[in-house]
Amino acid sequence: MGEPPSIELLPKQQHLLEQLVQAGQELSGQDLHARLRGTPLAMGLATVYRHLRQLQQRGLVRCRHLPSGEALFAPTERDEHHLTCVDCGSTVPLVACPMHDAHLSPQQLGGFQLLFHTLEFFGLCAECRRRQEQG
Amino acid sequence: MGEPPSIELLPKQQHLLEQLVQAGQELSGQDLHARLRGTPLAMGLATVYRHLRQLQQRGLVRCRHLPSGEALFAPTERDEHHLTCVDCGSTVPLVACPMHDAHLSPQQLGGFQLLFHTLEFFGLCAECRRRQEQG
DNA sequence: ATCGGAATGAGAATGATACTCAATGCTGGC
DNA sequence: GCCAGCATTGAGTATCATTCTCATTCCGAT
Repeated sequence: MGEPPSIELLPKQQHLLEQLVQAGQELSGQDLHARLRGTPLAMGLATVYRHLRQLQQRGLVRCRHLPSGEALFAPTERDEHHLTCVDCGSTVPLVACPMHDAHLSPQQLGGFQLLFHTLEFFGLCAECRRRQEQG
Repeated sequence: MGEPPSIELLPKQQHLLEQLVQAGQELSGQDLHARLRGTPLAMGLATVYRHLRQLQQRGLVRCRHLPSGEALFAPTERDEHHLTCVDCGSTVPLVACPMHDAHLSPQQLGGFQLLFHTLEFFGLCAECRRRQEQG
């Protein structure tokens, strides 16, 4: 159902993707750059971002933005989403994606080829709620 | 079911919220600032961002980030989400939110008080797909 | 070897957002 | 009325992630 895109991946792109998979958590561009420094496959910041964008355009990587503006990347194969506190910014992962079986109608898609989605919930965490009530 | 928060809104916060509602579309902080310039309720950029953040923390406004990094704001009362092309960045609104009746279990919430969510789909728009195949 | 295009990186540019701090506005107490 | 104290505001500046520039390096094909 589509040619394996890995054939077309550059070694550094492949490596970035592996890092994200192995990390088991979301990483920012800066994280990846720092994590690779000193290794044989180290690469400049510009290259990290370039490849992350390309991986995104192939649907292999998704990214979400924290309220701080920082972008976090994760492989799309990990269908994990988050709960983020609008006050302290802490985020906790959801164990299951509530969207996993919801689909868009062809009419809604209008010719779009779907690659991935991001679903984020925002609210107040227990701690910030307590602080607001008592503070 | 919760005290009306509008009582606590500052006039400028109220006005920003009204602008977002009346605009009928998402606006960036810069958009809002420009749109208000010259009017009796004009305000500085810093104030715009300050109030947008506070409106977000009250769950009255949601924001999403374009691939460009620009943040767009919309009132949460408008439960509208988008399809975004990872190539050209164009976005089209979805007529209905596929999440509108999906709920998170209390266990998943873990004390979070849910304020709003963002759900974004990413893929390739028809035009970019055509261009890639033929280009 | 040599050519040409793709890939790369160092550093600068960009641009949205956050911060600083002095000025202003407002409210309650007297 | 008037003042003290505090919240609100804005102009300018700082920050910082990301993108751009462009000269260099790498690599495959001839």
